[in-house]
Amino acid sequence: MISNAERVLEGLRRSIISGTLSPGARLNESTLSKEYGVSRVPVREAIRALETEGLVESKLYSGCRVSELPAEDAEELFAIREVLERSTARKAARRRVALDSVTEADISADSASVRWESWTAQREAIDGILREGDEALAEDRLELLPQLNISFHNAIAELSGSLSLVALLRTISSSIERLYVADVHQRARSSWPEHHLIIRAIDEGDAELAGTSMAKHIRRSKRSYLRGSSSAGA
Amino acid sequence: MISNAERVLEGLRRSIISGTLSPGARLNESTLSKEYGVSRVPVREAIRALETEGLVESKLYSGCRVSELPAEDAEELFAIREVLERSTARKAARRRVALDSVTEADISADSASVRWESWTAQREAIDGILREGDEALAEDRLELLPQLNISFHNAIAELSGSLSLVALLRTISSSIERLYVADVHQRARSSWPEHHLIIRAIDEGDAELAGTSMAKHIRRSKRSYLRGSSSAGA
DNA sequence: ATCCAAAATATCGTATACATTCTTAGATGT
DNA sequence: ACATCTAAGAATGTATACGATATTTTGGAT
Repeated sequence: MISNAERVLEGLRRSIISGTLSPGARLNESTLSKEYGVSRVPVREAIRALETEGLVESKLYSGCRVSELPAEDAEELFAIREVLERSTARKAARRRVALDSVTEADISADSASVRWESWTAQREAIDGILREGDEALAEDRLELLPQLNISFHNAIAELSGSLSLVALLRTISSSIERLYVADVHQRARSSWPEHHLIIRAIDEGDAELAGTSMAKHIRRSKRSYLRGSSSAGA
Repeated sequence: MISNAERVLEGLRRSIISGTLSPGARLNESTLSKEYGVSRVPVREAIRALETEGLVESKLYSGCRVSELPAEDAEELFAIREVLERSTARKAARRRVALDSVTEADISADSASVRWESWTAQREAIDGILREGDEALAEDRLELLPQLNISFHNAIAELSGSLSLVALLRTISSSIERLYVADVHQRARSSWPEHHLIIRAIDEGDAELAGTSMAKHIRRSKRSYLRGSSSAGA
């Protein structure tokens, strides 16, 4: 169960990332309330979250606008994301090892078993994402991949168990996804299979391999984006 | 002029960073409303923002708790911050150069002059921060420096003109500041003067020097924290 | 015709009131 | 005594109503 505020948040985030809401577009609270069939309160909460993510700017008594595309920041954003996601992958792998030893030691301990439950649930969720992505790829339904891609990387971050890293990834992903939403479809075909390498390294508890696999993955993504935008002139 | 929501947000953020609100502490909306003398709506907005920053966790119909300290993530967070702030410093210096050439070319252009106004205003704000910090240092009022430190780094990010980088810095600063709020006082004495080097490089438009100065600054900060926490056992 | 000023409007910020859900204390039965 | 179930209370989620501010429009003066 999720709240109306979250529903509105996710809807608006997708609209901004996909470009349905262009940079500079104004967000009218009353209009959005009617569109989503909710009152203004959850709309305002969603806008506050978007503001913290850097997707919109708001001025007191003057409403709220979609922020400009961070086109000039592509290099920097990818560099930061590489460091960040190397960390999440490494931590996820390390946590896998740690849970293993704990479980062997004392299964009875309450907190330990709870952690294990949480791990397996999140781990299974990733399998679901990978399966969906594989199917989408096989059936050539590439339009499904961008969202699945975000879900995968976010799931790895959650697997790391670090709320701070999850928050950072959400913020930076929002910005980066806006940049290459256009050519992400074609890129997805070649990049999606790399996800399997990353999750395998995590399963094996190989923190270094998990980290370097993720970093390579991000660097390829960056090169693909920079190549596409330069040829497209954007 | 700032809204009540922002006032509450800043207040709660400071309380969490300073440890007045300990990890696991529950945030009761009604109580906070009375404390800050506002209604529940702005309180809820502030909580949403804190959630996006990763400082609190909230569950539907079950309220909201201060998140755990990201002690294990110190290494990762500093690594990310180093890359991030190297970027903000470099971009700030580059923007300085760009504005210079624009101003020489055509002062009359409206957008250009507006940008210049914005730059000088932000730039002067930094001088104010530096002056306050210098005074606090001279008068040995070290308790003022943590907040000034955050303000300085945030101001540099705003000088870079990139909303995405500002958002990222805010998120990561919140996490990092929580970690070494304790020994930040003694560290501030040695680290504060380094700020002058960074802003000088930006003024001279030397992007590389600005970037490396900032990166060094962050690395020193990291070493100081890691040394302090290991000796203190926290 | 252009520019300035003041009123009207639209939009945001806030407060109050209601609905839904979780939590907890107490009762009850075994 | 312990566990379980139930019901009252508290807290969150949401909707509506009101007040404050910015923006726009309109009228008049230069």
